[in-house]
Amino acid sequence: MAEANNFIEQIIDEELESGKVSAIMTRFPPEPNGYLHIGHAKSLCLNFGVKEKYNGKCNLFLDDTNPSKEKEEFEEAIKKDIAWLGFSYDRITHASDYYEQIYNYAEKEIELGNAFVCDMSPEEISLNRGTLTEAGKESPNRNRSVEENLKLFREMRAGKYADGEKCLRAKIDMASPNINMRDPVIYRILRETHYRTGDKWCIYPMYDFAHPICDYLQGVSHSLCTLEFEDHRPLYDWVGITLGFNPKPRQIEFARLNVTNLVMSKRYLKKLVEEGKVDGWDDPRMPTLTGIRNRGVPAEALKDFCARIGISKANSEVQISYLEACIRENLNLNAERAMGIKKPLKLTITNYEGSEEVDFEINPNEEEKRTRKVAFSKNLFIDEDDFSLDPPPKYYRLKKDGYVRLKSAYIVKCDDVIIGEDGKVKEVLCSYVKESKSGNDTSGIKVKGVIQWVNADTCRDIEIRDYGYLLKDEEYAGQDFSERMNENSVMIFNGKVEPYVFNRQFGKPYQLIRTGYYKLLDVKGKTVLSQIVSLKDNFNK
RNA sequence: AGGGGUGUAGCCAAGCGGUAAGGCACUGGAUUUUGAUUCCAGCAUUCGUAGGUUCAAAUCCUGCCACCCCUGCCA
Repeated sequence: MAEANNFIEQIIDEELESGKVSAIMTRFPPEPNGYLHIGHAKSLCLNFGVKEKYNGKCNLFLDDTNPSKEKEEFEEAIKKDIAWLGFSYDRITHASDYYEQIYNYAEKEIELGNAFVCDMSPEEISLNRGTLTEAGKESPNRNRSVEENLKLFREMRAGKYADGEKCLRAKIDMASPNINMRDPVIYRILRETHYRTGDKWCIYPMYDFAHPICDYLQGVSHSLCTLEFEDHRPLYDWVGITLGFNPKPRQIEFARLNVTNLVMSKRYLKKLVEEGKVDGWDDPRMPTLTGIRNRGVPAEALKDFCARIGISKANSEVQISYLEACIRENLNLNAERAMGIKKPLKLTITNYEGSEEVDFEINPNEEEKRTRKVAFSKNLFIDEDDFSLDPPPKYYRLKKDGYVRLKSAYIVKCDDVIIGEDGKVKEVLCSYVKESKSGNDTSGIKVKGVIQWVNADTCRDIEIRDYGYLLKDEEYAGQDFSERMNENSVMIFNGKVEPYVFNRQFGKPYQLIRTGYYKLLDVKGKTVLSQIVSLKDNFNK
């Protein structure tokens, strides 16, 4: 057996060794009330990771016990996102698939004297729950007979009472220091149409009661959830013990994922979508899985990220640079390259006539290197930032009387500069070194700088949007995120749509591999090409 | 305040009584037709803190401190 990847696998290893468990099964349990985000990816990787490691099982379990929040749309989106990540579950299950059985278990609890129908209103229950330091007060209905409880509970199911008029409570301990154990409500009356069961039910089990039952019924051995459920574990166990589950699933908690500056709360994401601040749940700026996919982030990169940050119980916040590093690493290995410039500056090669095609390497990392033909002529554009009239020390790019290589083509020397009326450089006049052609350079000239270029005769304009993330800061609550969008800029590409990936900052290294972060639009006529391009995607087009 | 948790570098995170893995970030240097990549080197005498046990403590014990979660008929 391979070494445990985290403390959960360590626990499982021990249980396996002691014979406490034999078959391993997990479940990924989202509530279908929103789209999955990066945080869910961590849970997905954990649950499916355990399944794969122990040759076990893992279901997709939709926790739909609150019909007022849940929708078919979300369930479908969840399935798509999981498919994108490449995980395959053994079964799709829903809490609603087990409503009848959960109901029967509730009756069993009543018969066992472990549950009672309470007549108090939600407000009264809250008032009598006590505080963190004081015990709560017992409900006057706490000692009803089994027969009466059974009758009342059946009447609840039959629709005899209004919403909130009665509820079923577990009879545990109103003096427990753990507030979750102070006779928690386990069934409530709720007249709400459920997206799967319609109006069949008017009572619904609470998470705390339904979850351990559903886990047990599915054969889940380890129920992995986030830290905030630690206080619920005694209740989870109470249900399993009182109902005699054997083997009883074990709940283990781990820390949820936080990423610096990323808004990860479903509530805010939902608000952004509803208020039209973003184009939808799949807007590339959203930290949702569908959004991040639209950015061009490869699923493998996200999974790699999840594997690298690990699983622990310490509350933590991972720097976004870690996520970016995983994406960059993947893209660097797999993404196609292309040349492009953001701020066009005309460059004319005065001693070059005619045209030819040069070979451009598509991906320097691939074993069998492919190349793409790029038309070369005397009329080119280079980026404004690649030329300097007044170069700082160690400036490797083009300057007056300086040499530079046009990537995949020739070495050129800047002979002259045409200054426009505004005093800015309007055009650069160069001469090329004929023997320096890329691939068989016999010129003997060594240049430090290599710059990109596009052919002015064949290139086309493309508008590009550099998607930032939806950032949060210390006061992100209620903030207008639309101000956070990055500005558009014009990019010129060589011929076809060749998304490029760069983000050049003066004096800083090229950041060539930030591809997939751009949505290309056709400037002319504002036609949306509507492709969110990553170099990898482009490769397939 | 009662209960439940967590504290190892700027950020994640291994470690489980034998003398602090790894990654991100960062800093040097080499290679480079992307100032990228790649490569090589550096980066915690110390594990929240104060004591104790031990030949030996990040690991065991005790006290203290800090942070997170819990008073929905949400999950």
